[in-house]
Amino acid sequence: MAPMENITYQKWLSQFRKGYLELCVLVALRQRKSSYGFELLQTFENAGLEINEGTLYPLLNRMQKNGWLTSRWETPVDSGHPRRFYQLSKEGKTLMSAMLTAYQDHEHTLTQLKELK
Amino acid sequence: MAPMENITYQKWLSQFRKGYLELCVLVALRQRKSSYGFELLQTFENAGLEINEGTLYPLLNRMQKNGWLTSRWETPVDSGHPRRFYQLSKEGKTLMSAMLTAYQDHEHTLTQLKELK
DNA sequence: AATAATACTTTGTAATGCAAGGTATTATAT
DNA sequence: ATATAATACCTTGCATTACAAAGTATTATT
Repeated sequence: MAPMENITYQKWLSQFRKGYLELCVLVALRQRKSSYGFELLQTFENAGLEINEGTLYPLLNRMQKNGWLTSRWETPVDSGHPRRFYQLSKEGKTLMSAMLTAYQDHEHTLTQLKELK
Repeated sequence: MAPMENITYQKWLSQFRKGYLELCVLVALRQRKSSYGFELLQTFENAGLEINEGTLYPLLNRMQKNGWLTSRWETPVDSGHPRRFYQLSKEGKTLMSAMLTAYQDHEHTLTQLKELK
């Protein structure tokens, strides 16, 4: 059985991404200062994370609605399709720190479990 | 703002546990060979992971239904409340390996994102 | 003129963590 | 002897999110 082709594994993977994707967006925006959906999709893909458009765009909207991000429309200098650029808000930065801590806690828990006797 | 008290953070944390809890159960059962719900709750708590009863018991049922676990009822030797003991199935072991790989992939992706320029 | 690429949006479905409440048995304290 | 706590498991309903699929609009390429 090749796990990657297993439906049950794919479903689990979808669930496993919940919450994780928000953290990825926050970290990417911390590094980039500012970015937009399409660029983030490519950034994630380069980092080994392929996610669906229909996942990212609603995610960005939710995160803004929650006050973690701010956004503004911007048209490329020469011409080109307008882009919605997102930035971290103060709350977004605070939350990102908490999330990174939670991430480390999870790592720590898993390590503990692996060492169970 | 203390993140732990923030509702928006708590909600995120619930989402973040999705998928992760399955991996924890699989790893704990790999180490323990055999265990039951109530004991797993304590094991997780000792490992720094507090989860709700109403989360774990349905989770164990689902995992068995999916064929990842097998179970049998057992009553303590002296007397005591009967317990449903769970064990990893062959499929469960295979899937656990795939999940651990996915976990590492996520770690790797996050590291990449943290190093973005 | 047609196609591809860029860029974002919307809708419906499946899945899961959690709170809250419930059942039953055994052990402990009064 | 009685009440309480601890052990052990189960069920229901809710809120949330990843995804597939389909859609809109603009710009670039063939």
